Amino acid sequence: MMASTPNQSSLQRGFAKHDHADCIVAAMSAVETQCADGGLRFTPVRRAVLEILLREHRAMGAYAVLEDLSAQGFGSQPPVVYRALDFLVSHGFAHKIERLNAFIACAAPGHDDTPAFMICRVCDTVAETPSAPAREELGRVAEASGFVIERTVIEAEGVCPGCAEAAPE
Amino acid sequence: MMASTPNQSSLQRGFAKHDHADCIVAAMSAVETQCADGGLRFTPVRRAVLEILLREHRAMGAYAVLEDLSAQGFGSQPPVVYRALDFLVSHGFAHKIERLNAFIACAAPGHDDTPAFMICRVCDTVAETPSAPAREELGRVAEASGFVIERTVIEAEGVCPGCAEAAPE
DNA sequence: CGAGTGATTGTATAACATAACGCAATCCGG
DNA sequence: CCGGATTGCGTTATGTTATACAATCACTCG
Repeated sequence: MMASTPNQSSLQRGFAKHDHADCIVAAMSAVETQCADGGLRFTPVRRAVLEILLREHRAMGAYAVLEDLSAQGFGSQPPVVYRALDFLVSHGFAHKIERLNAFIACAAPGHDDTPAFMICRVCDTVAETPSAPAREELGRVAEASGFVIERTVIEAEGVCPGCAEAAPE
Repeated sequence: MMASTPNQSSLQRGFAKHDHADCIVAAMSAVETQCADGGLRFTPVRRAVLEILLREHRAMGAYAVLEDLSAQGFGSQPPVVYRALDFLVSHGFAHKIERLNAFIACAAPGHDDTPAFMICRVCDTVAETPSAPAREELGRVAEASGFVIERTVIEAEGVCPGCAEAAPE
């Protein structure tokens, strides 16, 4: 049967299709604004890397990004891309998917610095979802043992709706 | 002899000290039993790798394990250790800490195949903790979007009780 | 015995990541 | 505008993590 929630398109952070050109423009401008406000230098390399990640809209290895980047005339050595990725990740404009050793543009800059991710093992699509509830649960356990949590990685691996339909186990 | 120990140790899964020799023996024998029951081949290499992980009692890179392993006269090439680690991880006898690209022996074989971890960034100690509650929360969100979760990585990074006390920020 | 299965090993290479250096652009107080 | 401080960029080199591929060994089942 149909799923219950036909939800808002512009905030879509799941696996549904969306207007891609629009989502790129929106994300770029959101990041631009945040950089301006925060006195951060949104340099050409950083901008290019973010654009690459947004355009692909999936987790990319650093070297895949680098390939694109150098094709655009930027430096072609690993440190170039790693520095840009560090900048983007540390300011919440992109995320590192630890499970894949790969990077993805943030789907909603400014909303949640450390979301949870759902990774489709078939098509490698990665969807972002709020992680606050799960983090709270974990925080309770940690607190009891005296552990101070600074950051939590939450990554679910499985099969996305599209792939489950296409190739039912 | 010193063999007699308060049994606080056998259930310890946090940061507290414990009887290490006892915990190694207990874990090895638990794994041995499970392999026998399940028809799994607990070969010398696999046994040696698990022993190394248990002895160190912290997350180790594959190449650190390999060094120990080859010092014991086993093969000294990466695939040797990766195969053994794959076996241990896939059967729940060890875990991969994605955040560190490192491996650690399971603290409670048979109890929870995919626990959550608390990683101390100061001393690199890793504690295992049940993750069921947090996974449930996430499962609810995933279900709503049609994503089928097969495995969830939950890794909290922070400061353990011991280190927080030693160097309070 | 002989075929099949699964483990072990080794070679080679792929993929991911950082150290260290010097130059260039940018920022900022004077 | 000038000059120093800071930050980013490009490059060389290297370190670390992981897998593809193929040959060999050992055990089991028919």
